[in-house]
Amino acid sequence: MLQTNYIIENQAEVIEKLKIKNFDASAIIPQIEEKNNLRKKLQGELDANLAEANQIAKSIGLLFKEGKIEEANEKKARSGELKSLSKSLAEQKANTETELQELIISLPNIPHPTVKPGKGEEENEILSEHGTIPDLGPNKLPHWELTKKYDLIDFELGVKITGAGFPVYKGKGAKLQRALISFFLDQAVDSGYLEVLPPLMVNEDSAYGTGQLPDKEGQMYHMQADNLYMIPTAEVPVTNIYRNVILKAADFPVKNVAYSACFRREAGSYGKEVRGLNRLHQFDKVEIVQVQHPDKSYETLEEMKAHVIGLLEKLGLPYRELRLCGGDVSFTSALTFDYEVYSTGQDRWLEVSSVSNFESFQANRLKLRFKDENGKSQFAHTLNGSALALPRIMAALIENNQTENGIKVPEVLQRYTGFDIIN
RNA sequence: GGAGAGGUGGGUGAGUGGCUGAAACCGCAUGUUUGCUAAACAUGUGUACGGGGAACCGUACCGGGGGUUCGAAUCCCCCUCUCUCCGCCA
Repeated sequence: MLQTNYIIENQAEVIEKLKIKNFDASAIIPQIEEKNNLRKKLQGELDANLAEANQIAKSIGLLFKEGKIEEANEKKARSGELKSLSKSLAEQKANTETELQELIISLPNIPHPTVKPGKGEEENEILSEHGTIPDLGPNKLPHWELTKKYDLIDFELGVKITGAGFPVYKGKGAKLQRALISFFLDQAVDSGYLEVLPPLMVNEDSAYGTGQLPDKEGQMYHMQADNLYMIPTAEVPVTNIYRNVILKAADFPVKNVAYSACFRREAGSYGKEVRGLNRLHQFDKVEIVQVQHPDKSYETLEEMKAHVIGLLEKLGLPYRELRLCGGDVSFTSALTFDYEVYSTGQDRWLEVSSVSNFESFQANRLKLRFKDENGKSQFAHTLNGSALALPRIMAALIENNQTENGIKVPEVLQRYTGFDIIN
């Protein structure tokens, strides 16, 4: 969430910038100022009340000690008044704070100046394209045919065991999956990331901390008996490592990489979007997360982009880089770059990574701070990116590398798979 | 799942109703001394909100929430987490 003082001091600017995200804040922001003023006023009154009550209590103590029982009893009356007054003030203050909080969390993050307006996906800017799309001739197959042909992934079996969107990887398919995970983790560790293996379920506080709650509640699987949520991405548990943490400036940059299974309900998805590996309820992903000093977070964003590009290059996949437009940048992000690989069997681009700078938007919710040079605590910046999401990489790899004799395994993966062809 | 014990500041740990935002020790920071390091000594060392140009002042916070009381870290209730024993178990 945005910082209250910033919103109030820069009202016109905030309204203007949020328009790029197609968000009209013109009605909300004056309300925020109003509620905030009310909050301050109530707190002032409450504090004065409590201060008086504290003083009275102290003097009563002294009077008792001196044996002046009557005087003490007289003072108790005033104390009682103050108490009921404080109670009502405290209630009003709590209500006001809740209302203020609701208003503030309804505002999305302010987009970076380079983010262009746009309605949605179709208006994202394609910044560059790399690699060559292989010409596979007329007999090329989409990955769902290939996985069947070579018995790599059994979608129907997953349906039997769990339901649609929970595939079963088998044999060389399972091995290739594991190879990709290891490859991605090793690459990140080589780039200075600390590997973490986080819990796959999180509590309510964590889901709130990264912004899944309250807005995206329907997107997560919820374990009602224990009030836990299956993670939609490792970002949730990993970023929550830093919830309520005050770092030292010397701790920057904090770099974590995590492999995890991810669970998404994907209510409302249908058709070719969900065919095969394109969209699953459970999938694997390697996620990179950084916490950085506000002055350096955009340098870090570049570093993370370069890391993702490095992976795509090493895998030899044709890819393109997009800067998301205002309509497609997520609620919490200031600037996001997407990476798509070309899935030759389907003749379409598939998103495999999304790299974002959240600036202090997540940190504010998380209360993730650091001590600056002056000993003041301020919010850190958080960033994350997929490096990479497995299923679509798997889809593109097996489609693009299909030959008459089988599917060729990229060289960088062979030391992990132990085989160089699937046939 | 059953029984018991316990959650105090960065750490250890005192504190059973007022003088406790909290002893002491450790750590950390700054300063003095010392040729350097170390040691010793001195001072300082939580977070949030509000007020003030600032020094500073007020309020809240001793796992979380509620209650008793003029007054709660301290008493009562609920929740939660940790530890020990038993049960079950990868």
